[in-house]
Amino acid sequence: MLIGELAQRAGTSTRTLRYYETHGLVRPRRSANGYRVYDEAELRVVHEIRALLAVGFGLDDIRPFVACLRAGHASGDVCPDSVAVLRRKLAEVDAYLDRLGTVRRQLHDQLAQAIIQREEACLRTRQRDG
Amino acid sequence: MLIGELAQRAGTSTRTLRYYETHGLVRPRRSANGYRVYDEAELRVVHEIRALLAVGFGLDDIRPFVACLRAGHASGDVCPDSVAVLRRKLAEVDAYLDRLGTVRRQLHDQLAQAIIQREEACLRTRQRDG
DNA sequence: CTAGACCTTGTCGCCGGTGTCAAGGCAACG
DNA sequence: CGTTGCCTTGACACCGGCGACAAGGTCTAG
Repeated sequence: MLIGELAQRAGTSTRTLRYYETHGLVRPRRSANGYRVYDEAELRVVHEIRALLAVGFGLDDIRPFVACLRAGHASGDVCPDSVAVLRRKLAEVDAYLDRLGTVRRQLHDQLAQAIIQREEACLRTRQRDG
Repeated sequence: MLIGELAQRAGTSTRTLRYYETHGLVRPRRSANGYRVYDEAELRVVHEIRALLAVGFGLDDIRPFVACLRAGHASGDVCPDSVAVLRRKLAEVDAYLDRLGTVRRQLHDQLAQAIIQREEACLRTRQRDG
């Protein structure tokens, strides 16, 4: 399988696949003419990469999962390094949820306060003019 | 007040103040020698900018708040444009909280599943090896 | 032989808010 | 007059995951 076919089958671009390769996530062989040649297993790998990216992982975080798949495991999640990353990411997400919740509360209060002030100003105007 | 003093008093850098200026958020006069001259009110403006940035607003979102302060209001929040931005941002945050909650659940499940599989594998190994 | 559809490497651009450095003008003090 | 310390504009660097383009090699069909 050449790079174009893999890209199409994985729903991504050749540029992206080459980018993954420079970051050590995908490892094609080379044919005599220098073309990248991928075997079927790489499709699985690319899907794993895309799924994790979609969840908010960075390429560096993803490396262990790919290694786990390459080691022959049915899921990229089961190896110790993958589990460690999952734990860390979960903690990061929790922390971010906290911050975002705080922000939400502040925005909500700020908005409520602004509206109250607008209403008061409106009332004062009516009292004065009417 | 020159740019260095404002930067120090606002707890930021001159570079940052000039950047805000290029984006229309801060408007110093110029002295005869071309130096930027800020009056006291700009300190307030810069604080508003920083507070909103800290909450996750972009510079473009902040413009209405600054305009509101400049229009003489005690708070940058009370003008219609500001309120509109606050509403939009609140909605954005809510949407992001949703997504992040989904991600959290997925990560949690993925992690739990991985750990289960590891335990099963461990048990099988023990059974086999005695 | 040629057109066209693949492939290769290399490089620049984006987004946003800043750090940082360069090269030069101005002010104040000794 | 020189040093110090402020100011000016301008421009590059960063991060991350690509998009987009250039200049060229390769393979196949007509």
